[in-house]
Amino acid sequence: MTESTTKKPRKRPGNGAGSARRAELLEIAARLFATRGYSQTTVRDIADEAGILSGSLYHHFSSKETMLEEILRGFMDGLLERFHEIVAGAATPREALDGLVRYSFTAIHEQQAAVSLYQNEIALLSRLPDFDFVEENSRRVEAIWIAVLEEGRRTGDFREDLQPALVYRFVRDAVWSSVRWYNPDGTMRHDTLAEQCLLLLHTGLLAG
Amino acid sequence: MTESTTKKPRKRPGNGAGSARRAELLEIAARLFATRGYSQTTVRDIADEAGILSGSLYHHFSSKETMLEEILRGFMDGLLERFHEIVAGAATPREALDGLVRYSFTAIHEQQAAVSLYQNEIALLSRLPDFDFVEENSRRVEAIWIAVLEEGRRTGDFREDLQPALVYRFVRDAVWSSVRWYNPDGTMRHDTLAEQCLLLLHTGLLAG
Amino acid sequence: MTESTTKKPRKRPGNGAGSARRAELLEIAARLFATRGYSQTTVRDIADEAGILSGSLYHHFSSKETMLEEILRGFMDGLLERFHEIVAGAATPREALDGLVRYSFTAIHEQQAAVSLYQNEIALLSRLPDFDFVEENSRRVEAIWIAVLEEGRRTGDFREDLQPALVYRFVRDAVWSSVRWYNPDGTMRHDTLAEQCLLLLHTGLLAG
Amino acid sequence: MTESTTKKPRKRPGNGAGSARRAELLEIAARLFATRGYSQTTVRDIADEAGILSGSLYHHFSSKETMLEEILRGFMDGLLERFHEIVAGAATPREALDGLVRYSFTAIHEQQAAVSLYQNEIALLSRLPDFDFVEENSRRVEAIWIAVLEEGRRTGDFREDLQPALVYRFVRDAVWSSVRWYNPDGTMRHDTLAEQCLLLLHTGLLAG
DNA sequence: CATGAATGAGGATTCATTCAT
DNA sequence: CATGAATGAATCCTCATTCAT
Repeated sequence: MTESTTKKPRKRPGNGAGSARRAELLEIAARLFATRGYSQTTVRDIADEAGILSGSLYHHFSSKETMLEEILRGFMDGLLERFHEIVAGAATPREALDGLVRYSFTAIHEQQAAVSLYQNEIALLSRLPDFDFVEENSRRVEAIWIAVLEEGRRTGDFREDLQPALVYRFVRDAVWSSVRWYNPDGTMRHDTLAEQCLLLLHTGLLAG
Repeated sequence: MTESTTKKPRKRPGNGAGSARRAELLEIAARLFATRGYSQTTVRDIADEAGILSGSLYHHFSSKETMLEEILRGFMDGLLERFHEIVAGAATPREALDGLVRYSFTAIHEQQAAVSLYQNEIALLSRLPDFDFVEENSRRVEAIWIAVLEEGRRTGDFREDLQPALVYRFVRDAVWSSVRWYNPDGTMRHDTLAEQCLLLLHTGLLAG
Repeated sequence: MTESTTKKPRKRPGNGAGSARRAELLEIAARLFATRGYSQTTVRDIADEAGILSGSLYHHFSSKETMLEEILRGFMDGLLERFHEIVAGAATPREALDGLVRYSFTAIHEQQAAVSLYQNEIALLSRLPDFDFVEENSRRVEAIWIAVLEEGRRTGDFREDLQPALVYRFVRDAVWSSVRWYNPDGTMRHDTLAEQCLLLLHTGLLAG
Repeated sequence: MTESTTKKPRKRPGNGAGSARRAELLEIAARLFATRGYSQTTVRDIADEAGILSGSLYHHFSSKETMLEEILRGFMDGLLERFHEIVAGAATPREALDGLVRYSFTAIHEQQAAVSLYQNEIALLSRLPDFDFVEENSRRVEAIWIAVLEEGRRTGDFREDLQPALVYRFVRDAVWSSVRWYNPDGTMRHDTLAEQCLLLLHTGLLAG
């Protein structure tokens, strides 16, 4: 129903998201998109990995773009929801902020492909129609973080000489960019990462 | 710099790097690469913008990849050199670090296209031969920053419970990612950005 | 009628031609073929309209082409038979011709889809094997009309300076082409059409 | 400038219609479109016939559809203009009508491919955007003919009991449909065809 | 320096058809 | 009877690149 083309609002089978095959294919696609980049990944790459012919993918998805959309939508909706819960369950702005940061690293750990995708393809996404939801979602996430930062400034938890909008951007980029170098199977654990990040964020690099 | 690929042992005319047309074309290419992404930019896009036919580009450059290489090499060589100077001229690790951060924002301001390119196309670049220089250069930059961070830890300027490798990555990503949202013509000036960044980096977000 | 193609020596279930579902499907197919053109109509279009999956169509018909064939054969056999009756029951060539024309408009009214199909897809049909019957049938129809026209010339009913073969073609095309613009549900009735056509055919456009 | 897609209003080279190669290719395309039908003709068919690769066609035309458009536009514009001249130069409605009919057969003779295309692909065309000009042009042609027919009725040259709109359609279809069976290289000449057609149109089939 | 014509290797997508369940 | 997953071939189109002029 979100199809905006005038031609064929014909839905593909198995759109109920219940198809196991569908989920498998999406996972493969997410991994490849994340690794090679969306436009460097061909539908044949995906199909090959799935052991089928490229044309057969179109039994499940109406286009390559649709796959990307579905992956991102799933990730972003979940993220937003979780962020809401975290903030709602936090007693103080500081607790809220820490929760947001910690969960971000968890998301990077657990959904590396989707995070990578989001991190790397924003430029592309902003030019695609049907992807307004990405920007919309980003705006909501930003609103959550900035609300926390401003609340903390009001309560005196956070410093007054730092602009929330800038802090948000610096923190966001520092945190999410780690998806590019973090290795889920390496020795550096994601919670260690979170703690180091929080240490730096809380009291800075300077000693004493 | 000899061509290492097996493909094109072909000479290009007027490659004295002094050609004004060449510089113009590179600038156009850099801007387009940065805006649309390298693989989303066609040689025709570049040629169109330059007012010539796509085939004519090959009078100046032997391939699209060559253009990318030249843009990046120019940027990275300059950056590395500047970083060296900054560290060499700094009295303390803290002064060095601040200088590195400040200059990074200056570079973002002055060479937005090249920075964007570097920021967005690393994934692609790592798979291309002929682009080892990028990784090599990145390694050297990293070495400079980490040396500063470690020195600061030794001198007691910087805290001991933060791992230099991680601090480097967090700071690097926070700083360079700003190229994605920084507007050189906007009201927010790049030196303001640098100061806010340093404020946060030095003593953190928490009040008191 | 045995299948003459080398392709599919395959039996289809419930082909007794009596199946109600079959008739339904054929009607849908005829309508779509007529509206969008045979090659612009996909088996999925037909299946969609019928509320089943495209693969399921193959329970009823061995191919898309088979559907076309069946539709056309039904129409053309009926038409030829009716033309025979009309001529046989006519007292004079003129009466025969008028009957042929009138019935043609009736057929257009009642079997618009099949007539459209025949009218629009002849070019395609002539290249398909298994569709010789169309040309064969066309030849027989032509023979009937031309016999009437020649007989009329002999009896002095029709003018001598008009070549029957040409008159047949002009009349045929004028009559059958009306399927493209005739609207069965509009205010212009098919018998009015027939009378106007006959008026023009009989004594021409010039006054007095 | 007529491109309605939002993507690339980039014009192809040689749009000046002056390219000889372009004209050659259009002629080949017209012939194939007319013979096999537009959608049955592949770009490779055209390229093969031209002795180039299919992709090379896109150096000259931005799409298969564009080729069709150009062919039709050229034909229809010329036709309309000629029709205007004919009517303007005719002393009486009858003379005008005869001129229109005669020229139509000439057009069929000289531009068989374009006429065929127009005759056979109207159904398709009406669904394509960018092809409104076809309907627009058809409306104008119809207006010309009907004006002549009505004028003739007023002057008493033509009968009063025939509706101009219907006469137009019958004549139009009888005339233009002949493109399907007329052979420019055969023994039946196009002017003979015109005379026979006019004979029938003027005073009808009935003797005396 | 630039044009204009062409190459050739893909790339996404469509679609009739098959077949196990 | 119908589903749902898949095939395989074809289709339109893109794009970096070459090269004679």
